[in-house]
Amino acid sequence: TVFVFGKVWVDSAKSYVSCCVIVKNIERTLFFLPRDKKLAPDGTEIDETVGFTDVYQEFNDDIADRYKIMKFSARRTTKRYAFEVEGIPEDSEYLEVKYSANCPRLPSDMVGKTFSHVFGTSTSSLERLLLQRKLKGPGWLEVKMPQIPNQPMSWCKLEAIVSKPDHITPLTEGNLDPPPLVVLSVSVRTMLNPKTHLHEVLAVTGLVHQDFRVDKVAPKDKYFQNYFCAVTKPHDYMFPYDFKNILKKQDMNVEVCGTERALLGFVVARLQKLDPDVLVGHDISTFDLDVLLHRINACKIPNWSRMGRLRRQVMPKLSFGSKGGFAERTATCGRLVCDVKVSSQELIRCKSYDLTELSKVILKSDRCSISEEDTPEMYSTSNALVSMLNLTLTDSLYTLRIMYELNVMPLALQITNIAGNLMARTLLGGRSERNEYLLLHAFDEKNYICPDKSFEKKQKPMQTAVANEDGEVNTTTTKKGRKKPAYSGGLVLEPKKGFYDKFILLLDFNSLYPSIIQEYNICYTTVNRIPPEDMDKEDVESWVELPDSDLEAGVLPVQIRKLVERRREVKKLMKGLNGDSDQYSQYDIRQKALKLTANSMYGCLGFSHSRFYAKPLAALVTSKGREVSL
DNA sequence: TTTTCGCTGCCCGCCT
RNA sequence: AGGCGGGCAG
Repeated sequence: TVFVFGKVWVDSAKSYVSCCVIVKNIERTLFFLPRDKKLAPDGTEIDETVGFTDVYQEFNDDIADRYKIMKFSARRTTKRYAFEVEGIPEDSEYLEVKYSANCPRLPSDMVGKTFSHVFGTSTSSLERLLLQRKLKGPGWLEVKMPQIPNQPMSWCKLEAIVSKPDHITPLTEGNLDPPPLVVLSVSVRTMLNPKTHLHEVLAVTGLVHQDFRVDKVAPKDKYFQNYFCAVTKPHDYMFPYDFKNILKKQDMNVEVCGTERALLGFVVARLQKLDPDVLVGHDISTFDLDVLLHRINACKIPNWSRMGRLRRQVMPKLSFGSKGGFAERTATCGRLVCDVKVSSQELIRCKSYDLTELSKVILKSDRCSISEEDTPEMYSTSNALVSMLNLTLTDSLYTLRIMYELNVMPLALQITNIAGNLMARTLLGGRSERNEYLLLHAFDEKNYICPDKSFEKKQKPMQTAVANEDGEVNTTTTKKGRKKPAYSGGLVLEPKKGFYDKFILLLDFNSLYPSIIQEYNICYTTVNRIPPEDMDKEDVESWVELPDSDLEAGVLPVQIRKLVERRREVKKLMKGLNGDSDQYSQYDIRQKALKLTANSMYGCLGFSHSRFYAKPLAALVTSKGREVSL
């Protein structure tokens, strides 16, 4: 089951409301590669060729029983393969087996008497849905035969169940505008409890934009329509005696809460009422949300799951200690979390990424910060406390404006539409997953079996070392910081020292690595990555081989060419447009997203944890880079 | 249901 | 030669 979150226009309400479509019956899909010859029970090959009925029978008689798969369907298909598992033919027939995702998954290393490999065991329902229905990022969907659930599973205003994935289809025509979004900018003020060494919540502020357009230029003056501000006090403190009077005098709308629990309850109620599509904050993804969730848990706030859009009773196990675990991320499920710290790190270069520095660089504003240690002191006078709240509100505003200024949301939307992943994940950073989805879509469309996600927990170095002669685990990683290089990279020439008083010519290649991939047709499908058997071990390290020049263009070069061409088209459309118009800024953002995506393609080749990791391809790219630079 | 979250090349420092 | 830490660059 996959939950799809979005918005729909409701005529009676004359507005867009949140909705959730629950997609049921997404089946597991496995591909069994038949052996040439059958295997005897003792593991030796016997001289008996394997037919599809043999594979079917082994699944039916043996595996289905063992893994309690009561119902399944099977058929023959042909699939292609071009990845790192050895001994898989480029083109082959497979037995495709589908069964309910409620039944257990098969081990990924399973082999049988009649088949040598099985693919697709670790594929998630989400991935199957996205690939099968060709969903590429946010967009309008047509939902057929929706049913109303007996009992709602989400907090959305509207909810529907569809009984199979085929009932949802992306609309490619019509060019409908995306819906307006409700954006909530949050800041949290905390203090460290000296006894428990836990952060506790003292104040939360929020600014709300009810009508944020991802397809328009960012708001230039009307940054928000509503706000809230809630404050409580540390246990052993009192509010200043005239605090409420001062608030009234200053006409500040502040919710004064006697306890942290009341404050958190207020915040959860606000979230429920506003039902924001986007939560934006600074360091929200690794700090604010964690603290909020831990305190909501500790204070046993009812309806905690209104932080997100899925109704849930028990809070998942929160990870203690370090930053954002799995449970913390799922808590806001159905809302997009935009962390301007994360986004800034991706989009701009500056000395530090704390809110003060970002405000200065991006907004040209001087931010006044209060450290966590100084926060309790602010309870000594009403004026101090009011100014603390004002500064917290100001932080919310700066955060929101930074998001506007950097076009974080429109850019994330474009990137997501290009790569075909989840927008919530685009916003969280982590570039490799975007590439992963781009390639998954591309290879899936070309009828390739994609590499399975490896789910290994820990490699046991003792065992593998014995079994595997000198099993070269090549990610020689240092504790933090950087790894040892896994392959050689770019060429750096010795500078010629001296004083240059004439002109200096600066040459810059236009995206060197993407160009090389296109030019030399470097792809999983084209490059031979198995070194000749008689080659020395040392030579194998640096061995690379270009594909034949007469091969048809590979998937990777074609994808990059598409990106480059689309970018060229967009840039052409931009000419002669008014630079301030919505249309122009939209094109400019799309143009940037296309460039970013093309340029990050190479990175994932050399990323050892990438699903599409292919060191030989990365090494080939850099080697050609060195060659053309000479 | 758990690990990670793009690549390499140059320079500097310390320790074994 | 290896380990650790830091900076910058593309």
